[in-house]
Amino acid sequence: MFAKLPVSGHTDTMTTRRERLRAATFEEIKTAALSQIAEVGGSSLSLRGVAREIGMSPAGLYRYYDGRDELLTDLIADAYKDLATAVESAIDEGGDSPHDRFAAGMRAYRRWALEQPNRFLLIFGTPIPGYEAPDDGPTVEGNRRMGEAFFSVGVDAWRRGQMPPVALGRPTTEGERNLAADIDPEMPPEFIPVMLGTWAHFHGLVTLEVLNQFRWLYGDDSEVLFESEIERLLSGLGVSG
Amino acid sequence: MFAKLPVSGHTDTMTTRRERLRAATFEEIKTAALSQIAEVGGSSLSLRGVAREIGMSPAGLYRYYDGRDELLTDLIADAYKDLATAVESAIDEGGDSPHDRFAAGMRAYRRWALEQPNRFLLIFGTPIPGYEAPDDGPTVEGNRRMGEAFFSVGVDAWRRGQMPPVALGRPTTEGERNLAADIDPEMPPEFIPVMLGTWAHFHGLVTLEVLNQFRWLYGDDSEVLFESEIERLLSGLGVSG
DNA sequence: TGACAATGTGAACACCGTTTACATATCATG
DNA sequence: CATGATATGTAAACGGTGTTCACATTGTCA
Repeated sequence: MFAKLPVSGHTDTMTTRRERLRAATFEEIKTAALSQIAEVGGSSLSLRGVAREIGMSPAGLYRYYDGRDELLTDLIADAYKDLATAVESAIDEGGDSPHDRFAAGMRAYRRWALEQPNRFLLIFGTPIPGYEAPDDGPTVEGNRRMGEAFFSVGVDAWRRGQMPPVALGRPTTEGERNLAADIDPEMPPEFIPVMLGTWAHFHGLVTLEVLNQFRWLYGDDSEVLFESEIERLLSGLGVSG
Repeated sequence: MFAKLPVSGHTDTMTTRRERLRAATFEEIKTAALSQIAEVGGSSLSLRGVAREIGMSPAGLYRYYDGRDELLTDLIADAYKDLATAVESAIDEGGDSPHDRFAAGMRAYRRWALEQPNRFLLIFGTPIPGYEAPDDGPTVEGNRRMGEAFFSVGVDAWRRGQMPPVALGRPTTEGERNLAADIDPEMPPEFIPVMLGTWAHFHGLVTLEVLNQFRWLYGDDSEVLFESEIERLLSGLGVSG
């Protein structure tokens, strides 16, 4: 790269002018759509509204997206990736102990959800009618990344002997065993459902908080519930703080 | 009342002909709306579609509901009540031990959600844009009923000495103490957040299952995860089976 | 320079929720 | 029983939406 260029100057970055403009327009569309979603929620996202906001005719948007559903799909994928990175980096910088790293990840999950509730509901709320998650799509990809991040903390805790074995009370399924073997051949497969259950636990807390289902009891201060639940949930895992 | 009537015979039940027709039309509207919701989800419920289905002009619906939002509000209220009764009666008939009654309630919650996912998402999915839950409305009423049902099982377990005290790791809030005192003056207030957390736990499981977030690992058989989580969650409460 | 593809527009279509003016059926009352 | 009031339903219209189509314009590249 950094090729020599004629005096007229152009196309040094191997991207043609049109491609740059197109990329910029994509960004403009997405940011406009995101701001609209933050206000009115994903289900009321209006294509014509986006077109209006960026000063383009409604039909013009169809040069970029095949319709409203495809735009939403793109935004959903972005949201998944964004949440995953938020959780990943929070875990990375969460400290040394598994306890602290778990807690950091959960707090990042909650913070992300509360800071952009409509985007969170884009992922974990009612699915958009037209949207069907492809099995290899970026939504499962985001899920995989988040799962991996949490699982890795669990594995670490287990290696340190800080995560005692669990009595599952039933035989593990084949899927659980395969996944566990994928992560670490010696990892007890019982940890898989336990970690999934842990995710479900704080996900439920976050979901209900986003939907204001705790306000009647905690008002604007539902953080205390979340914090004490983190401790209870981690101590249930045997991961002491 | 029970006024004498001419031979022509009518209006014995104190309901006039118009009132009966009106009530019937209300039912017809609701069932049509429900069937439409089951197919396409609450967010795509169409007033004109309902009108078409029952053979009425769109404007005619406005003699029964002030608009789409009010119809949806009514259906949401019904769903809340319905879920609450399902959970209540499941707990009632769940057996003697707190363990079995808890489990029965949770299973009913899950079954109800999986059997009518769109209706469940009407309650716990992305809120309908125009809808704002009134603080004294039937949604909080439904929540209250469900909460009461579960709390009562917890209280019973505690009275039997089957629910050991919990170390919350923080002082209880005023709201928690008030609610606990309301339920039973001698009940330890720490049970409140623990029960709420328990609700969040299996609610998260159900939500993720409704959104198919477990299919990648469990396929169509995610019940095993739910069942083992019930046990883990109850044993975390100290309620043994 | 000219052909070609990419990009954007305006008008139209079908659908939606909602309001308005009007017709009809039911009711309560003289 | 007749009459006026009220409840119920309709047709037409308005502004909004997503989407398509024919057409103009612009950038790219041989």
